[in-house]
Amino acid sequence: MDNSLLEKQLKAVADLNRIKLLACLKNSEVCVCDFVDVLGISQPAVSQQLRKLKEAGIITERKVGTWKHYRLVEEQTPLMMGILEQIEPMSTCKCETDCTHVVVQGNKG
Amino acid sequence: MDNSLLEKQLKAVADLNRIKLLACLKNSEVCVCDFVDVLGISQPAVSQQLRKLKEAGIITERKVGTWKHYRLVEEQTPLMMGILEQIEPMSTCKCETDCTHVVVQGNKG
DNA sequence: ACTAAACATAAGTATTCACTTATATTATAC
DNA sequence: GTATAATATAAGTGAATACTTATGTTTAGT
Repeated sequence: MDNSLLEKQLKAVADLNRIKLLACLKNSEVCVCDFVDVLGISQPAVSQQLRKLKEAGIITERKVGTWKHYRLVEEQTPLMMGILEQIEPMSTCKCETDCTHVVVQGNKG
Repeated sequence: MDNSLLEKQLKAVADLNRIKLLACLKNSEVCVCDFVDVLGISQPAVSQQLRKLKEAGIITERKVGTWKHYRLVEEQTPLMMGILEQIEPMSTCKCETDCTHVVVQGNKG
């Protein structure tokens, strides 16, 4: 892995709010509205953070009506696999209970 | 590993110049003057970057006369071990040839 | 078509960050 | 003790960053 690419991915995760996003995503798909609650920042702020993770190739999205579900991409780089392993999962994200829409599991290809 | 501690270490390595420092340090001990050459930034800038890595517990130092040799700490966190593995080593750092002082190997205990 | 909800984008702002130059510290050489 | 060399610290500056509020876009419901 090129060191510049490495920097890009490291920058993407070197932020506590984005680490929390990933901590939530370790469990399941989560939608934007949940993150607003968990992080205590505004909805646009969440959207911007999610975009950064997406641009780094770490997460991907799926549209469900007016909602947008985010999840980890299946194919992570070795770097990201190692980092994700070290992130403590957060169960505070509860897409199932807060939103009225159902989380579809089985995004494994 | 606590997510705040995780953030601290990730922030410490999420910078191309500091990645290059680590890339050099994968090979051997390196002194400040070498880094100035390799990074093409001023000596104070190098010192400041090295301090960040030191404060994150990633590198340590050793005084040799007026020089200061930096090296990776032996006990890295699992996180850092994974990251260091992904950093491409740089042979551009040549403490042995540029400086007039000898690199002492065997910092393993 | 109109309204409301969920999210994205735009614009503005305060903070953080990484450099610079200038100066202080520490150790060697004379 | 004085000068020089290697490094650290201090102070200042421009760029990047992460939030805010305001507005645009898309979809669902009526």
